Amino acid sequence: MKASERPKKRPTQADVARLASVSPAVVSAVVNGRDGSNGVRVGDRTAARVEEAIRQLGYVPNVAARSLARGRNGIIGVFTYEALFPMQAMSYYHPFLVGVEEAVEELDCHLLLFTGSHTDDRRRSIYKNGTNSLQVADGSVLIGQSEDRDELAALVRDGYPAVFIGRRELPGAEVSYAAADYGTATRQLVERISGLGHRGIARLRGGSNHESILDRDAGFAAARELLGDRVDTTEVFVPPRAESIAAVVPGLVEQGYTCIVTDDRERAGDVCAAATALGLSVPADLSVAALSEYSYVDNAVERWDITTITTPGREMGAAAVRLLADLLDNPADRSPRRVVIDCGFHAGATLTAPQGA
Amino acid sequence: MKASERPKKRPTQADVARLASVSPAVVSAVVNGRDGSNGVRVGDRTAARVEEAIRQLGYVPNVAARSLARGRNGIIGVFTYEALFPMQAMSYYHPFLVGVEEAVEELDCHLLLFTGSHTDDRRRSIYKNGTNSLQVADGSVLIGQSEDRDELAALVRDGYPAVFIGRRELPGAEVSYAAADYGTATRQLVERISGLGHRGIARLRGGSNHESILDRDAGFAAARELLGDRVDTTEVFVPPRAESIAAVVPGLVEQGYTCIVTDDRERAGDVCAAATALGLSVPADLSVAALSEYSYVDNAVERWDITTITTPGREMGAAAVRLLADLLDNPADRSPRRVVIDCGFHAGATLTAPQGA
DNA sequence: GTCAACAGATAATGCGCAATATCAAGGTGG
DNA sequence: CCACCTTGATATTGCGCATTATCTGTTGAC
Repeated sequence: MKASERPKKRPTQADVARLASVSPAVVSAVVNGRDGSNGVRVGDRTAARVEEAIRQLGYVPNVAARSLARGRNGIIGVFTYEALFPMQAMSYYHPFLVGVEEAVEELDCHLLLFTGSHTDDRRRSIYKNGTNSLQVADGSVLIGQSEDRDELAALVRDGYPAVFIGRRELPGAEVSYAAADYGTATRQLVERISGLGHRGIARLRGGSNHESILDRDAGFAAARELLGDRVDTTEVFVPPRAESIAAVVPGLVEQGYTCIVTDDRERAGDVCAAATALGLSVPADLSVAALSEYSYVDNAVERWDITTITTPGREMGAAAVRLLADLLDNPADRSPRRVVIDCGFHAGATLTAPQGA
Repeated sequence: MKASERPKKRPTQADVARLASVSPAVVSAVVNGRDGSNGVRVGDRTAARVEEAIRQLGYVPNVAARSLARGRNGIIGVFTYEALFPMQAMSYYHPFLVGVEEAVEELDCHLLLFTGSHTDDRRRSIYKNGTNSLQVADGSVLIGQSEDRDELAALVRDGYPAVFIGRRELPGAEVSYAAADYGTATRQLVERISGLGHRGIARLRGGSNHESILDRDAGFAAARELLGDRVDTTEVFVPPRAESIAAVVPGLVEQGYTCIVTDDRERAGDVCAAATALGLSVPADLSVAALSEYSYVDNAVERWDITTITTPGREMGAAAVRLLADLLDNPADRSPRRVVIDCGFHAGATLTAPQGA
């Protein structure tokens, strides 16, 4: 780079040192709190002189140099496989981001979004050109749905400080995460349904094997165990499409199931629609509840005020950042950090006691 | 840091060089495409050997070191004075962010959100402890409403590469920005209203002196000039509160104004409400249009489908980033970069021809 | 056969900072 | 009055990389 191209080099510690007539080490000490924790001690008078010089020059530490020298730079990353801000994605990511921003702000760190981490075919990827592009940040929070599990496993195995939002189990890697307690929430929901007097509860389950669904499986199983044969519970595997759902609802109703539980709010809406089509009214004739508030097509489902478990998104985001901070502050402890947070509940208007009760 | 704490040092170029029995410079050349653009040339055989060594060691470049050596770090910042992910979803910022993310992704850069830039009293500020905290990024896009103009002026004067979203005029500083052409949009809207047959058009103007409002002033003035005395146009200064607006609407109607134009959608809603209260129907008896789609209380206004100018938010965000990129790539050219983008128009349902026409 | 040109590599420097080792005084106790 | 500690500072090194200058052997031209 020619001198003419270099418009104005940012001032460095050396510049400050020169102006204040001290050694660079003193400047460094002043910048990073001169508590003498490092070998260098600085008197009050000199410190003041240095600070004045800093102010005068507008000196600001160079992050790259700093992180090279001490290995941290005060930047926390957020990685998602999809673009963060578009409308559809925003609705999903938003609650998490609120929590993440909140916690990161508290840590006095900055937040880095890995928009540049895509391979040549425009797909986002952690390993860009074979290099871990997340390295820019001290550590990262990982959010996402459509993910590349191999990449994630490699990331964690490499020892990169990462915390997932949502439970993840990866082969050969001890993952840290902030998850929602869908298991307990599911069990409690089923118990609540049973407590209302329902004696036939059917769960429609999609084909996903995501951890969050497995958690609900476990919760449902726990509820069945608890309720024993006092309540007839069943699980039906149904593709997550309106037609498929409409196809199974009549049979379930006929068999005496008075409450149908679905994986998410959208499917619950499908059930409501199917029930309505049968001339049944919800919740008078059939109760409906969802195990997730998430809905892909946002407003289509709004006319039903579905009873549903809610995800503590903000809390999860904040918790993930705090776990990450712990991970960074105590690198000696290599154990995964995990937090499981209670879900919320939206009472809604699709669950009541069954007609007979 | 004790050896026990250092979990696993990552392999460096030096390690690779040793394993492949070459000099570090060769490794560097191989890693960054050995097109000989730098002085170092590497033969095919050695290159293959080096690549094998890289693979074997799982070498990954250290970003900090790299950006220290090259002087840029591929990070573009976004600074806002308020939290970016506020609880009330889909904030003011959202459309801009969509565009910013899009353009940044195209540049292959990362996006940094300055969450850590707050002073001790928790207010966000560019100059934290008197030093420009934006320096972390190569350059930044600035979005915001409640801003500290002195800070902004200082920032630009310091030569920090920054691009505003929205027009800004700062004392003593040549500001780069990506703005919306509210002036033209306003003129065209008034012409359209006149074209529909309205002969009395009143504009309710709040007290703001923000550039975006001044642009609308200019547009309205241009329209008045154009229309001459064929149309009775007037401007009424009214505090942006529902009561104040309700107080002036009856008089305007009585004076024969058949269309009322407001600064934003929310105020337009207030006008609609006031008109309805008078027993008038919108738009049959009174047309209403807004010069900005923005609305503070989001859903309260939704029952009126207000005719309004729309802000090309996504385009502005993307344009701002591209201007910034130009600023960074051509630091020699110190002139401000500016782009003005056409507004959109939402036809809505509150504007028709006046009854008499 | 001599010199130039070039391919293919190495050596060395610096980016900006933190940390470590080192050093000069002034103060205290014996 | 000398050994010793404390305070307040400096000199130096190295983090991992890109880059520049430098060096060596091999061709090719004349």
